[in-house]
Amino acid sequence: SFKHKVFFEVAQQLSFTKASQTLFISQPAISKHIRLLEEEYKTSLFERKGNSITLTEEGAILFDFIIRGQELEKQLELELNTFREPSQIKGDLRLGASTTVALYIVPPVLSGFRKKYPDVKISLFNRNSESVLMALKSKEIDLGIVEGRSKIGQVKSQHFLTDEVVPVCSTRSSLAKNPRLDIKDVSSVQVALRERGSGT
DNA sequence: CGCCTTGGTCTTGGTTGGTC
DNA sequence: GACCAACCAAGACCAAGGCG
Repeated sequence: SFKHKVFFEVAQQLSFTKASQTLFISQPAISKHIRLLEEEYKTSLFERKGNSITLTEEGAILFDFIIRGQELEKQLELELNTFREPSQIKGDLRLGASTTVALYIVPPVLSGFRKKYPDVKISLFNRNSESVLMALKSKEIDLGIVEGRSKIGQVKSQHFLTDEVVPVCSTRSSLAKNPRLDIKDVSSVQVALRERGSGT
């Protein structure tokens, strides 16, 4: 129900006021919905301490059940989609992509995908490989495209395509004279790398 | 007789203004 | 920043009446 939607928003933001702003209703309306829910379940859902609020144990349980409910709803949508033509398929796809992938791989893939599935809403989460994997684990995204092999469990992965990483250096560098370099030759010099967590 | 239409009531989801 | 009181509007529900 809408009351649950309000509760979910407040629990996420941990603020009545912020929830009222994201839901585009007034703050008293938020209070009212939460109070009605608390009366309905005969328990308090938030701990009000002065200026801030926290979830009570009961509130945390409700929050968890709402998330499970949302997952069920999503499964239902998926299940029903198997009966539909691609052009009729509806849903949300939250796609994560690492920096390089988002820049070079995703655009043509997405444009083809949108042609085939016009009613699927796509949101793109764009961070480095490690953050994308974390987002996948915490279910912020449904699918991630990253570089390298994932070392994290609980994630199913599949080879998508092969890319090549090429080191470059100044022509004045001593390395430039050597036609065949070993990884050991590089370890002794200063190298510009991507940040920690980058697949590259 | 079965099928609308109508009018009243209840519920739900809102608001404003003021208080703690 | 949260809550309360008073009030408003839309929609659901339901009983009663009109009509082919």
